Amino acid sequence: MQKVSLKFLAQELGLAEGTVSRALNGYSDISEATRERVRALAEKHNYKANQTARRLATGVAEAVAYLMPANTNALSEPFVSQLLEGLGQSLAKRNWDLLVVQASSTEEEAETIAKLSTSGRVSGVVISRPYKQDSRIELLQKYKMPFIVHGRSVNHADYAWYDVDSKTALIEAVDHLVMLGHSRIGFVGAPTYYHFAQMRLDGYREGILSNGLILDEGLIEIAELSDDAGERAAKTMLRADKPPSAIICATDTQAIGALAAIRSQGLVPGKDVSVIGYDGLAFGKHTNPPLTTMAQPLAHSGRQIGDMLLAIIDGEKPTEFQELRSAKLVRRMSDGPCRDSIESQ
Amino acid sequence: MQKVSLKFLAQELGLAEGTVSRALNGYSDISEATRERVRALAEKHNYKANQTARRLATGVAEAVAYLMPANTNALSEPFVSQLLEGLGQSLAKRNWDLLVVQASSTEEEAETIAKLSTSGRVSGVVISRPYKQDSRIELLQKYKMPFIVHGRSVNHADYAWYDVDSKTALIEAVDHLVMLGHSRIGFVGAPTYYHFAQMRLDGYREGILSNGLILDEGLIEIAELSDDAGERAAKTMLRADKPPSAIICATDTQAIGALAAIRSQGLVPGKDVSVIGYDGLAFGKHTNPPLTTMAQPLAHSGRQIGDMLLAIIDGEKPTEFQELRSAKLVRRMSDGPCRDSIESQ
DNA sequence: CTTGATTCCGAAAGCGCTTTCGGAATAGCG
DNA sequence: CGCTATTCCGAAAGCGCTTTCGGAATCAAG
Repeated sequence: MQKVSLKFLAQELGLAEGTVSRALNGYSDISEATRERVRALAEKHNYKANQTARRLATGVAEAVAYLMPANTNALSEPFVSQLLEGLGQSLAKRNWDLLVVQASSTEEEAETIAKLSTSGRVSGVVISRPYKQDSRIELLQKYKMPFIVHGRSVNHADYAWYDVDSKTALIEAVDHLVMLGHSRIGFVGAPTYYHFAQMRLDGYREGILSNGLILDEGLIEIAELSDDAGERAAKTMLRADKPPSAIICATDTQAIGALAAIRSQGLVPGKDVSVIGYDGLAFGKHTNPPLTTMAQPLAHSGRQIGDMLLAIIDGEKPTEFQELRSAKLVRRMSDGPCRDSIESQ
Repeated sequence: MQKVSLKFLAQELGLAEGTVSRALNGYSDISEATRERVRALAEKHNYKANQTARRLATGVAEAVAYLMPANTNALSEPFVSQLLEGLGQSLAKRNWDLLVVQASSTEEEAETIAKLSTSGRVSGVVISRPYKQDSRIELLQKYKMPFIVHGRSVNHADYAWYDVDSKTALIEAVDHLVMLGHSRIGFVGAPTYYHFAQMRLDGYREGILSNGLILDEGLIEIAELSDDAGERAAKTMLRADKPPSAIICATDTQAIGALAAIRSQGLVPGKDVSVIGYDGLAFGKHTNPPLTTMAQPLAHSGRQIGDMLLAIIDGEKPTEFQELRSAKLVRRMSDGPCRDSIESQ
């Protein structure tokens, strides 16, 4: 399988293995002449250093792992591929490997992290969607494994993260709806063990309050991260005595469900009831109606995160890499002026 | 970083390194007593063998790579994550790694494959969306690297693949539309350097012919794999002298675009013009209207492919692993009886 | 020419693990 | 009780690469 080795090249050239290695790796104690000779032969035989041996010798894994979120669902997965793509691009610059690992439960995740850390196969890790208290983060810290969190946990002072300011984004969403005349604004949230879910809920509440609206806890429903769950949540909200005229959802996936819920009540989303999602997923353009959403800057986040991780592995302080981006309102067709306020005039 | 090594355990136990290694790896020439002693200490210190060293010593990479499709687009990416998830599950059984690698051009892809093969960091590869003539396949064969193709190329006799019978699926789609009374059925295809695209086009033609319809090449548009491209293609088709009453698209992504095109003409998809997509993507449930589609059995394909690859790496003949699945028509709301045929009665 | 500084390369020691081989200790057998 | 067959473990040789160290050869300077 592995035919052309350093030894082979060395014999062929009448040089020592170490010399060939140094020539190829740009050491300065090799004459330009022999360096060229070595390069030529290596090129000719299409020599590529055996990564495994190189890693063992240098002690650096030259690989990082992405921990796939456990209960991922088909609709929100574009974000995984996007992230992977960016990460890969970043790592490719050094010719490092990108591993994807998954774990279906919290215990498995702990086990996985332990294995990754002690088996020395990666030099860094990135995790997504942290919980408010995230044991993965603690583990990673304990093992002194460089890592980046895509998101944040409650105590995010002493590690590196890349996050979007969900709280502010939700305030903006509320503001926008208020500007459109809405005063009864519902919120379909996500399970609050996710930190992002808590942030979005907080933002919702703050937005309501800062606009002088009354905070009706009956207008808040917590649902799982699926379209069906979003639909159920929106439905119960809509069936209440005083239903909302607008609903903000913690994720686009849930928002799509909400759209369906509204239609199933014989109402028109965007007309009778406004909906604003969160994520900016591409297929939001094609829902019925197209979904207005708080869009995250997904585009280059993967690359960004990769670069951050590399820097930390190189020894820079993790706390220097805490990047907070902001979401932008992307208006499509699911938001509109409040019907009730028009009628009541 | 890597604190507890085999050497450490050996010293601690008063045994030789080799003995400890054999004890841990289940060699039969170790007494049950010492095996237990070793296991206990390893457990206590949370020992995990250094993967890199193990790989170097055994000569097996214990990893496989997934080659990400180059020009992937945001909408169709759920399929990447799905595949990755299944692959990961399959590999996890052996504690192998899953690498994802990408290349943006054909040359880069060749380079990547060469590097993967000669640097010995993976024992197998899976590639997606092959072209009719796919140089990646030839390269992989040349390097004797075990691989699975997710899809097929034209000459698919002598390697392992996992594919869905697109041709038959398209015939079924045509049959279905004919049954609904349609006789002018358009086809938005994909670039035919993709083998799947050619198959779907062939299936379309065969379906048209076998139903005794006239094959109007003006009803065929080839478009890129994006929603926008699908929309443009559908639009030009709709603006023709005798527009189709139904459109089949080679991918769901394009079909979504077609839906938009139809609406933009003031027509109602599913009523005025039927649309059938291909893929069975989850978000098809939420388009306007929900998309009828030929659904691929994506669910466990990743795991299936992983198992196949593992078997081949174990030495089984690649040609024994050629699996052809079939797609199923999933009716949602974008197909319906032909309006024209009703009017003309 | 001698001497000290450079330039360039060979030799060798690992990296942490696996695996083969041989031999000491024990067991089984007549 | 002697002899062969087992059982169990230590020793050592790698896997293919990197990297340090020292020394031969070349150079410049006195």
